[in-house]
Amino acid sequence: MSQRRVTIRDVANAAGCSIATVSRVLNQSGPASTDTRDRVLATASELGFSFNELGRSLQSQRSRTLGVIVPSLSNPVFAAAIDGVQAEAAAAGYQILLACSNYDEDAETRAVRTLIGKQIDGAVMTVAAPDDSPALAMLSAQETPYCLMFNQPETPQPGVGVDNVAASALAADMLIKAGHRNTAFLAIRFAGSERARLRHDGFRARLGAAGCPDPVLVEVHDNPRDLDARLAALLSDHPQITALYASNDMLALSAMRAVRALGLRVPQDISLIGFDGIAIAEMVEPSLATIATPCPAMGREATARVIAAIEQSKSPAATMTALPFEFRNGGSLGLAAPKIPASELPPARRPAFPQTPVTRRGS
Amino acid sequence: MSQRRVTIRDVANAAGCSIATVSRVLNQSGPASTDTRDRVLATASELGFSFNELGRSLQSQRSRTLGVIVPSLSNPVFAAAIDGVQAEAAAAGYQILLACSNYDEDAETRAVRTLIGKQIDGAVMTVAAPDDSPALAMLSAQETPYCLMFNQPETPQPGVGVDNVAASALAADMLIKAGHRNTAFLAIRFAGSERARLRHDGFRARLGAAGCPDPVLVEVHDNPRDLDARLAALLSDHPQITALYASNDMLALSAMRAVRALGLRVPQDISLIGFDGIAIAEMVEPSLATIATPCPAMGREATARVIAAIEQSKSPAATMTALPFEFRNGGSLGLAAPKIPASELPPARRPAFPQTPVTRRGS
DNA sequence: TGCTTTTATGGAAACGTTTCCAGATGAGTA
DNA sequence: TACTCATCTGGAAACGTTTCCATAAAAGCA
Repeated sequence: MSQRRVTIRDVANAAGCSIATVSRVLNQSGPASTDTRDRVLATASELGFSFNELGRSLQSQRSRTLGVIVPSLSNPVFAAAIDGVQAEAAAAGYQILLACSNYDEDAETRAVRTLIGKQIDGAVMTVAAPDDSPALAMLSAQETPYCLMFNQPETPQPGVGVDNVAASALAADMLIKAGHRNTAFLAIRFAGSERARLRHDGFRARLGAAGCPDPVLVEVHDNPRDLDARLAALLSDHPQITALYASNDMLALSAMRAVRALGLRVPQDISLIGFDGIAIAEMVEPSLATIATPCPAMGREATARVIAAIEQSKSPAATMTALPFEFRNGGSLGLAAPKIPASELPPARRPAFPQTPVTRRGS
Repeated sequence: MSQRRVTIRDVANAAGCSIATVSRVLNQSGPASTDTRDRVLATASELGFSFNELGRSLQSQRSRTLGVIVPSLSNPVFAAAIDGVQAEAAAAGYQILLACSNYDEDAETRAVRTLIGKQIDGAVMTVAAPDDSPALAMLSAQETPYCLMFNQPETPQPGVGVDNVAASALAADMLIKAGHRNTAFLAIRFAGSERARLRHDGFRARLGAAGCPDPVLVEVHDNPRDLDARLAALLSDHPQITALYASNDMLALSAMRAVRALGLRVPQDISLIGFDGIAIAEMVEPSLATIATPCPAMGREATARVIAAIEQSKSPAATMTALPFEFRNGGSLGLAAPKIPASELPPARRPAFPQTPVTRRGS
């Protein structure tokens, strides 16, 4: 029934040589006569032998495994980043061990502990609080190289991300250009995410520099029902508000729905800008104006840095690689007042498909 | 510099006992005097000892690791399923090793080979062709338990999914109820996905039973530009078509955009039904009518079955667990002709938020 | 007290590898 | 022929565990 897996010893016996020889042949790590070489190769494939990487890793002190920890998989930004991590890792012959923290620092720490137990060679992760993270401390103590994604710590740490402050300044610029002055900043998990905070700060600073009032800060929690209520309150308390900047695209899309549920139109009544540049942002109507960031590249770059560190057996430089971002215009951003020509804004991303006049009943 | 990790032997030396004793104490797997017990526990935590799971797995022939292979991470259905897998696995003390096949069977096979090398205890996966999959054959040969997700093979195999034929019949029913007769089926990767084929078949069968003409089959490829062209051709070749059924939500959303790019309205000119029930389907305007399937539950259930099989050391039953699906109405489905009262359709999923009359300039 | 039984403990083998070292064989050179 | 020197090969230790087995000490019982 339960056939024992075939080991290097089985191959050695069948080929009539020692396991040392089999190892040398299969790894091409030492001399072997053409005769035994052929014999070993033949019996190995005949028996369907493949290495037990557990034994290998134990001996070589290298698991060729990377730990990946993200807050969640339901936000497409993390899925996209993992895609990048996965691709880069696979290309370099590494596998990835995935864990989700659900935005919970304890879960994060537990995950790191487990992954260290599994002897990961390195880690790529997005943490709740990069500046004071027990999880990162554990990795450092183990001298396991890691690289952050998305995070933007204050203390120098290895990471790949975007400059959230500058990106949000750009968002502010675009709103100001379109004539908006009274805005709100929509944040989710504001307390537990330095990104949301930095995006807020950058946004607020640029607005202030332009003489606009501070954005009203609206914190929502996971519950979308919560968002509807908050938005209703916001808009009746501050009827002068014409635009919302959301700390991420998922939230922006929820906001778009909520705004409509209030009987208002996007962008005629309320303009909307998101953050991240997820794919669906381009597919909705109106399309979502957003700060587009290269998520898969973030995963790839972070992974590349970790792997490089592993192979040179030193930890990655404690510096943040800032990836480029861009403002991607969309139909959700409208003019508050026709102060500047619309032509100064980048064109909305809509497929330039020839609008073939298809004849339809009733249209 | 590179401090050797602390092993059970270090603990034994520091505590003045043998490694066997340390193992027994730490695993609570044998007797120990309270005296040594305390001493071992103390030194272990003092030295910051934690097990090397590689050594453990090698010895116990159990890695407590599950392989997960999905076609892609950019489709939220797989991300959602992995979320379920991850949660269930973590709860049972298993880690997951993730790989993406990019809808490529060779990549799939390579991934399985690698994962087997890493001694996974089981696998949860969605494959390209479940009925003749080299990857699954390898797992069977190794007697590694696995369970499919989403797949609906013809041959009996362990799996968790939905009945795509029945689900698509339901979609057909809803369209028929709304007065549609002339439809098209939009498929992506039709050749490489038994799901798309089954959805088409179920849809077509039910339409036929109701005396409607066969749906026009439109195959698109990854390029969204392709979709625009196909749709334009479709609608001018078949001006009688009033509704589209897309083989998944992502495609349906692309179609919604494409339909609009053609200058047509959803649902007034073209109704649209998707498949999967991804979160953003509810957030777009109009919301997407779709066949909602429980993706995270699929991941959880498949994982639970694999883990159960592992712990009883037998392979999971070669049967498919069919999970419930439901039609989720949305604004993308309109009436083709007022033959039946709209009240017979389930209500569209829109937040029943009190439409507070917020006073706005110009609205 | 002398016996059996229980309770603690350590030695050593095993899991599947890699790699160091030493021995053996054969070819080349003096 | 005797020597060196590659080339090939196998034994054995090591990686970090668990667990079987044997031994030693303590406890129970007559």
